[in-house]
Amino acid sequence: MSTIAANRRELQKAELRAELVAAAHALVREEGYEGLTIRKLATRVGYAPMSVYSYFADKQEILMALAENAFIDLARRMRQNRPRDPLEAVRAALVEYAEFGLGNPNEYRTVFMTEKQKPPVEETFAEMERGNPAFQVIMERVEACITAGKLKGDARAIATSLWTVAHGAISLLITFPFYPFGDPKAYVLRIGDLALAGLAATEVTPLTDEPGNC
Amino acid sequence: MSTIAANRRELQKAELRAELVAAAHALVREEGYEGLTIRKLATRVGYAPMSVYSYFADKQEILMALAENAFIDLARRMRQNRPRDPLEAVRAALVEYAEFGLGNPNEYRTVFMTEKQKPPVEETFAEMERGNPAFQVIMERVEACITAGKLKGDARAIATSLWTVAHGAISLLITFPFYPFGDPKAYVLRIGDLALAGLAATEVTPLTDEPGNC
DNA sequence: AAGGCATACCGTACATGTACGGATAAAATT
DNA sequence: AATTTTATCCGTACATGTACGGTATGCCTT
Repeated sequence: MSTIAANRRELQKAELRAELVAAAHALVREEGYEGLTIRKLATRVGYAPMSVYSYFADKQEILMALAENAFIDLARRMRQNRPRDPLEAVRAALVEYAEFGLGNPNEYRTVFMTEKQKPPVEETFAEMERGNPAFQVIMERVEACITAGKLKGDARAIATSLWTVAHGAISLLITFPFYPFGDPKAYVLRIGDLALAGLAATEVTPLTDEPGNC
Repeated sequence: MSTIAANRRELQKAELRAELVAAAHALVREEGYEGLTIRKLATRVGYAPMSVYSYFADKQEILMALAENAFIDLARRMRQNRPRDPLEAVRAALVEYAEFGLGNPNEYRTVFMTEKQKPPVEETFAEMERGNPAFQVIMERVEACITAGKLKGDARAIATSLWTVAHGAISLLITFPFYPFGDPKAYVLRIGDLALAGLAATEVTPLTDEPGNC
């Protein structure tokens, strides 16, 4: 098999896939998240419904592609707002993260609140970080805090902890919009500060590499 | 309308509803969570598929009924394991909560990780607490900590914070089973202790009653 | 250039949740 | 007792995700 032809093939395929994602994005903007159906999407790009499955394994993969784009935007926005003080930089990242999750509940839900059925270990690991470049930003700022002596311990463990508690707040705010958490953004920040207070008190040990066996 | 007859009516209806829930439970046990379909359920109790909708607004309501039963069990188990030390009692509750969530991901997901479309404010509030009697247990134990002087501030706010961070850990463990969080139970406890460290450091102010406006 | 082959696309079909309207029986009202 | 209202149950139908197998078009090997 000619490698050049194969590459051209794959490029073409990637282009068509991108076109599908763009069409899906347009559909969502025009008709809302539940307005995105395989049939409508196929019609829009002039395909038969089943042809969509040449580019995506299932609908979830389409939603994931949309969400990844949104998260890339988030990471960009996060980097644009970086206070001088290292701790404030972390807090600002959390607030930005919260604003995003609360403002894009559908995307947030598809990335963080829906079942992943992929067994490949590495893939899910990488997929999480690729689908969540915001995590990188948080970790960078945690590292800055460590260098500045404001936090002590393993950067990844600290960032994961912050991500975990922020996610807890955001996902509950999304799931129970009428529960009296108070102002949503303020609640996320309150939980983040709580974690930061706890983190400042101790040297955080690394997480073991052993994956979960639940 | 005769009240007596109406009550008898409602009782009968509740019985049939309970029968449907039991059948649903059996179906799940026999064929797994995705084996529960309206048609199979209807067939099992000798109804036509659409008749199920006389007892449940939609499938989600059936899943919710199943999950509520599971959560009642959880609350019972939590109360059976109560260490003397108030802080240890809180930690034990969190561990039990974690074990439950990781062991019953489907039920956990339907209660805490799926969209609620009910607009009635009070209902969603109450529904959360009814569907989550475990929260009551956590709050009782937090109150004990406050009386014992181990924690300071508003009990509900503290309990909500603990619930939030534990939920963050559990839901991420469910969603990313291959991410290296380490031992799942240990991770939940680590996050819980983190929050407890932060909570011990400050007097926690109550949450405002204003519901979220995201 | 000829033949084999992978790939992209499609038609059909099925399981599922559920909307809609109807029919029948029970209860309430007169 | 007759009539009206209500509740229960159902048949049909539709939109949706997707499994399965087929077809044809371009590429690679020889």
